[in-house]
Amino acid sequence: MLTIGTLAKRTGTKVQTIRYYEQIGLLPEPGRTEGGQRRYGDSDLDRLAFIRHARQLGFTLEAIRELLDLSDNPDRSCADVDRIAHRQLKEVEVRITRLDALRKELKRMLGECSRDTVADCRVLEVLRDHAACLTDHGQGV
Amino acid sequence: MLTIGTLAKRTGTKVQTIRYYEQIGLLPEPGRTEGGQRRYGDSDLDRLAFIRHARQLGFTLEAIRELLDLSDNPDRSCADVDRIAHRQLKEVEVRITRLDALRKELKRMLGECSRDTVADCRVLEVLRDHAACLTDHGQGV
DNA sequence: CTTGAACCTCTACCTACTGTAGCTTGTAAG
DNA sequence: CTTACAAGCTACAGTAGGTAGAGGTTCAAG
Ligand SMILES: [Zn+2]
Ligand SMILES: [Zn+2]
Ligand SMILES: [Zn+2]
Ligand SMILES: [Zn+2]
Repeated sequence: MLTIGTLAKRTGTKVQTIRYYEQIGLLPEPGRTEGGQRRYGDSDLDRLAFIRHARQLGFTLEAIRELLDLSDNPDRSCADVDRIAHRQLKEVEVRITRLDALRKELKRMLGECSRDTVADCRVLEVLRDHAACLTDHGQGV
Repeated sequence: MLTIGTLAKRTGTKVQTIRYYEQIGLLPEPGRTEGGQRRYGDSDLDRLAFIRHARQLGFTLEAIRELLDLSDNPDRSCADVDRIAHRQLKEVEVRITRLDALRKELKRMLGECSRDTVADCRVLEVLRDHAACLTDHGQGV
């Protein structure tokens, strides 16, 4: 039986985060001591490790919830699992594409600045006028 | 004189977002009609366009606040402006590096899956155990 | 003068946590 | 057995950067 602090250390999670996962139903309510403190078993450790690892790979908590549900049906086809992972891959690729456009534009405007006064700063000029941009950075980041 | 709706349309911003920027002090409080409706001038249009463009390039609102302050002192050296832009470039590069590691790992685990049952799904196996990862995806995304 | 789109304020909500205040429990040493 | 204190508990607030809705008012065209 593990205390919440031990579970936190073993999984590299903050104690509050564990309680938060319980609150949103991502971790089951654990047993309690007489005094009301949480006590965890190995299955909780596995589940939390899964969640943290999936988070590190960028999955949202909603996606993780789906993955955990699917993981409970070992006999089913893994098509849904792969679909979720594929969607995640696509999202990552989209973000990379967008960030790469930003990187290019930032590099370019920094390269063009002659490091003189604010009045002549090329960086500010570009920020003032998207027409001075070569990149098409649609919405958000 | 522009209404908030017109200003929103001209800059591709939501009306609520404009009021939000005012609330956090990023846009000055505009004049009002007798009835209390906001009316904007061209300087507001320029300032908001600047903010939105900088946001599209990934600058935080705090960075934008600094840039706007600097922009008000045309005679000063632009070193600070360039430092902010440079910091932004670095952050973008870090994020790209991290996302690229995620992309590789997601691609790899999807490539290794034999698309059979959930019990054998390689994607889930990797998620369960970071040792099965080739990538070192430290903290967060 | 009437209608209705656009405006107003205020509040709550989103993700994925993190931090704080004020109190209680568990455990090890003396 | 008592005491000290780390670690636990709940509840609430806050982060970035907005977005959505309720319920009420104003502006401008017809
Ligand atoms: Zn410059
Ligand atoms: Zn641009
Ligand atoms: Zn699979
Ligand atoms: Zn891993």
